[in-house]
Parts: sequence; structure tokens; C-alpha cells
Amino acid sequence: MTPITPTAPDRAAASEARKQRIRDAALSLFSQFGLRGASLDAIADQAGVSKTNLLYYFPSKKKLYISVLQQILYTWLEPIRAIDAEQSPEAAISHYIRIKVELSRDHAQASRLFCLEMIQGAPLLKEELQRDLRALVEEKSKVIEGWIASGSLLPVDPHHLIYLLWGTTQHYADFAVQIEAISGKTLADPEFFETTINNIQRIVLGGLLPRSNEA
Amino acid sequence: MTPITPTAPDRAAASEARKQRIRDAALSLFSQFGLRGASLDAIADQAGVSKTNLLYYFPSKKKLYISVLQQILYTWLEPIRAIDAEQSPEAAISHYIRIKVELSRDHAQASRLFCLEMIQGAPLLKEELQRDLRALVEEKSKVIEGWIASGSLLPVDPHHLIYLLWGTTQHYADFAVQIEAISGKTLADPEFFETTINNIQRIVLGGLLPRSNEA
DNA sequence: TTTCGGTTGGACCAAATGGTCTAACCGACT
DNA sequence: AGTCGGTTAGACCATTTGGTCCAACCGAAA
Repeated sequence: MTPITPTAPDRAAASEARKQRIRDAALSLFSQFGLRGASLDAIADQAGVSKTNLLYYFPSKKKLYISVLQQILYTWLEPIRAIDAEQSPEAAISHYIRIKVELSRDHAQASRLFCLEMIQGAPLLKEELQRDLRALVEEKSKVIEGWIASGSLLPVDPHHLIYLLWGTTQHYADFAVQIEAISGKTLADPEFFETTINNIQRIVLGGLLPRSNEA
Repeated sequence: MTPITPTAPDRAAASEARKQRIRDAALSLFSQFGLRGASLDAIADQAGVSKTNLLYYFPSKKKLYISVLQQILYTWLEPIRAIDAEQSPEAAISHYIRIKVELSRDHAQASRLFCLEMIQGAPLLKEELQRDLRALVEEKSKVIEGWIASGSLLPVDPHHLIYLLWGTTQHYADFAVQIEAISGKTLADPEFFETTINNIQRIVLGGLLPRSNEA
């Protein structure tokens, strides 16, 4: 009943598992050395399969790379999709920051690969960015403008707000080494994790300058 | 009288110029493809010299890479050095943001190379980060704490404030493609440049939430 | 038991790559 | 003119790399 493919059902499952193992290894190496810098030998090695076998599942290096990127992209844009006009701006932004810092902690490699691709000029994602991401950002900008119009948010350019949130939160994944070198802490440390979220929320929502009582 | 080296003086100048041309080409390619991803052939080509000649000036790929990185590092940490206790926090932070966004505009490649190196785990810079950068950040954190103690700044963890400033400003260099895909603008556009600075300053200093008059 | 399609890996290949060797070049000083 | 040290490049090399080919394997259906 279960078999959909002509061969045994667990055959397909095992195959998919293997593919995922390869994708995982690829993510690990691509996120460290980039598309050109990572070799198929190394990826196959880390995945525990032969290079030929890797090329059986993914017909070329580029196809493998794209497959990995594609898998990331969805997860990556999820938090911003969650923003909606029904929430208060405080709740929405607070929540967004938390989710994004969680992503930086749990999917740091994915964040780095995404960053690498951007640095390189996003040769493989540019189109998608221009179409989907742009529309998504436009949509959420409208929400932010609504908040501003209703007086529940101080006036700010929605795009720059979004960039600031992206930049700040991803920084903890992409520059993890730097942060560890300076703070001696990682997001894996629960206390540092909470402090991080807390401080970003405080700065973005409340600002740094005290309301002057003078003048 | 002028000759310091045994050979003619302009000989050394021409030599240094060539070295710089090579470093420039190297920056351009390393910042795009990383240490492994960029080839000496391509670098020599872009610099307009033969590969052998490149290897005459820089005895190995790694040495060249380090030379480029070294040259960046100083420029990169300059803005944070400029922060001092005499300024008002508002002036210091405003100025820092402006300088940093200027760097993102004028030295985007350097920013990206630095980012790449961090992503990779900073194998060549880790030591320096742990020593010099850490000390520098510690010093400036003291300044920020002073501001907080004197009541001219709301309480915030200095480290996280610094990370937020770094992340936000560098984002405009490292993710330039993404920003262009969404906003259709670049920092090269003077209006966009000023809007960027203005918005970051406003969010960081003033915060987003209006002071509630209720309750 | 045979066969068949999906699967696996060792041998192999052409191109690219980091780096060496050697010969020639060139301007300055004798 | 000759030579000397800094400079330049073409030929060459060993290794790595992305990718192909072919032979073998393996579990299930006939």
C-alpha cells in the first residue's frame, strides 16, 4: 500500500537520507569555503560516500550547491513572513528579533552560506531576490507604515528598519568567531543568548538617549 | 643624496606601485571568491602582470592574502578608535555611524573580505582579534559605561551595542546586492546614503516606540 | 535462478592551479 | 663597454579538481 515508487519503500527513504547526508556535508564545507573553495572530494569524504556516488545523486557541483541554497532560503525568510498588521509593533519586532537570533544560533552555517552568496554577488539567487524577496519586503513595509500612520511607531523608513534587523541579528552567526574572540561567549550559552536578544530589543524599540527633561 | 636603496629612488617607487596594483587586484578577487576560490592566474591577469612576477613580489598565495588583510585591518578599526569619553554619546555614536557607512560605501570590497575571513573562522586573524581587538573593545566599553553612569545614555550592554553598530553598518557593504535588489538603490546614491545614516542614527539613538502618555 | 533497474565505487581524464627553474632584460655604476 | 643586482616572463611540473566510464553489486520481481 505504501510503495509509491516501483522499488521498495525504504529504498527511497534510504536514498533520501543519503542525499540529505550529502547536503549536510555540502552545507558545512560550502559555508566555510564557498562554491569554488570547497572540493567535491572533501564533501564526499565528510558525507562518508564516494565522489562518484555524490555525483550520482547530484549531477554537478553547481546543482548540489543550488540544492543546498534552495533548502536554506525557505527557512531563512520565514521570520519576516510572520510579521503581520494585527500584532502590536512592539510584539512583532520583539518576536522577530528573538526568532532571528534563534536562527543565528541553530543554523549558523546556513546563515554564513547565505552571507557568502550575497558577498559574491548572489549570481544564483539574484533573480529570486528581485522577484520574491522584494515583494515580501514591500508587503511588510506596508505593515510598518500602517503602524507609523496609527502612531504606534515613530516615523522610520521601513526598508532601513528591516535592514537593521537583518544585519544586527545575522551578525551573531556570521561573525561568531569575532564575537567569541571579544566576548568569550557564544549564543550556545543560554545567558548570553538572552542578553543578546534583550539588548537588541531594548536598543531598537527604546533607543539609547534618555528623554531630556531640560529645555 | 635621496637614494636610500642602492638602486635609483624611482625604482623603488615603481616597484611599490606594482605591488599595490597586485594587492588591489587580489582584494578584488579574494573578496569575491575567498582565499581558495581566487586563483593566482586571475589575480595576475587583473593586475596586468605575469603570474611569475606576482610570485616575485609575494612569495606565496597565502603571503599575498595576509598582506592584503593586514592593509585592511588598520583602516577597519580606525572608527572605533575615534570614540572617546570627551564627546557626548549622541555625537560619538552619530559620528561613528556616519564614518562606518562611509567605509561601507568607499571600501565595500575590504568589508567583504573581512567578512569572508570571519565566516571562515578567521584562521589568520584569530590571534590578533583576541589580543588587539579585544583590548580595544574593552577600552571603548569603559567609555560607554561612563556615559551610562553619568546618565547621558540609557543602560545597555556596551558589547552588544558595539556589535549592533558593526552589524548594521557593515550590512550595507556585505549585502549590497540584496539591498540593491530590494531598494533598487546603492550607497553611491547620495540621497540613499544620507537616508541610511539618518535612519540608523534615529533608531539607535531614539528608539522606535513613542513614549507612552497613557498609564 | 535469472534478470533487471537502481545503486556504488575504482580507474581514469583533461583542465586548472600553486609554485619552481632558467634565461633574459634593464638601468646604474665602474 | 662591461657587469652587477633587481626585475620580468616563458616553459615546465606535481597536485588537485570536476567529471566520465565501466564493471560490479543488490534486492526484488518473474
